[in-house]
Amino acid sequence: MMDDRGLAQRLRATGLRATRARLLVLEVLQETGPHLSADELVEALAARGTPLPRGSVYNVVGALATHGLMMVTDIGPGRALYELADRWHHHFVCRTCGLIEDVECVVGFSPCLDPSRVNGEVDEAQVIFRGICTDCRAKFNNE
Amino acid sequence: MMDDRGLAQRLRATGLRATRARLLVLEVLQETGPHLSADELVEALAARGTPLPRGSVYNVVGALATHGLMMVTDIGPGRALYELADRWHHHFVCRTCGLIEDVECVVGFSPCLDPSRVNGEVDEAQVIFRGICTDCRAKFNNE
DNA sequence: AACTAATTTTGACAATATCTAAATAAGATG
DNA sequence: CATCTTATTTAGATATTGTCAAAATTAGTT
Repeated sequence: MMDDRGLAQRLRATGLRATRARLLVLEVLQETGPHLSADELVEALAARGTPLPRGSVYNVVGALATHGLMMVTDIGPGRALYELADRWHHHFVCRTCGLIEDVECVVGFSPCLDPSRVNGEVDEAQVIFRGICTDCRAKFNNE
Repeated sequence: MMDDRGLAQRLRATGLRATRARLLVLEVLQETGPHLSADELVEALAARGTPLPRGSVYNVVGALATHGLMMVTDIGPGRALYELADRWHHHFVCRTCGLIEDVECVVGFSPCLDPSRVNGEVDEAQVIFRGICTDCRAKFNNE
């Protein structure tokens, strides 16, 4: 947990201005934990008494992601996850119920995989594991 | 390259009816190669003289993906890639220009990665490599 | 040739993300 | 601390992507 002063410093360290909107987004992400969609982020901000317009949220997450303070994970058509870029990790998605679970990265830093031959420089390897969660499996077996 | 007869057999083998729409989508994917978005698929079909409505395309790719004949890859917010499920592979995405490149999977079958501890059964591990392609790197260096 | 269930089609709709221009605020400077 | 410059936010319109329900059609079967 970082206070506003620390967050502001981190922002400036990456060349970004420490604006109210950015601090609010970082605070909410710290408080609520991982796995927020853009809309959940908007709702969480509102529920907290510090609302931000949707457009601003996209603005902020875009800037923060570009500067390495946040990670954006795509877990399926039209679903993006926004989270703090603290521990590098991956995700498991249940095909049946949509459950999303963090998966620890055995390497722990990025890029954690080294691709064979790529026409460029890789700085990140994001893995999505898909399958069926234990709950859905159990329900399925009982039918 | 498979002809219609072969494609139809593959469809029936998975329990799907061999319909015109499905054959058309499979044909286009064979002809154009990898990396088609849903809209590109629609355009390619139209350009070919065998148009299909958007809704049908989503219908078809959904069914084909569910039955393992196609793969759907999410490479960023609101961008999904539809391709034939022949060789299991991954993707490299350039953060700067959006270039997408296939990355051979060293394992070659799915799931190619075995996550530590997941609350379910994993049947697929999809990797997205991000970074900067050689072209963008070169441009950047010249400025 | 007729039948049945799967599939396609259409069109409306929902969800997600982007863009532009005007308003505002952050950080620098004197 | 007042001013200035520029990054950033904001609001609203708009684009993009994907989903849904009901009617029409078609594949495969008898």
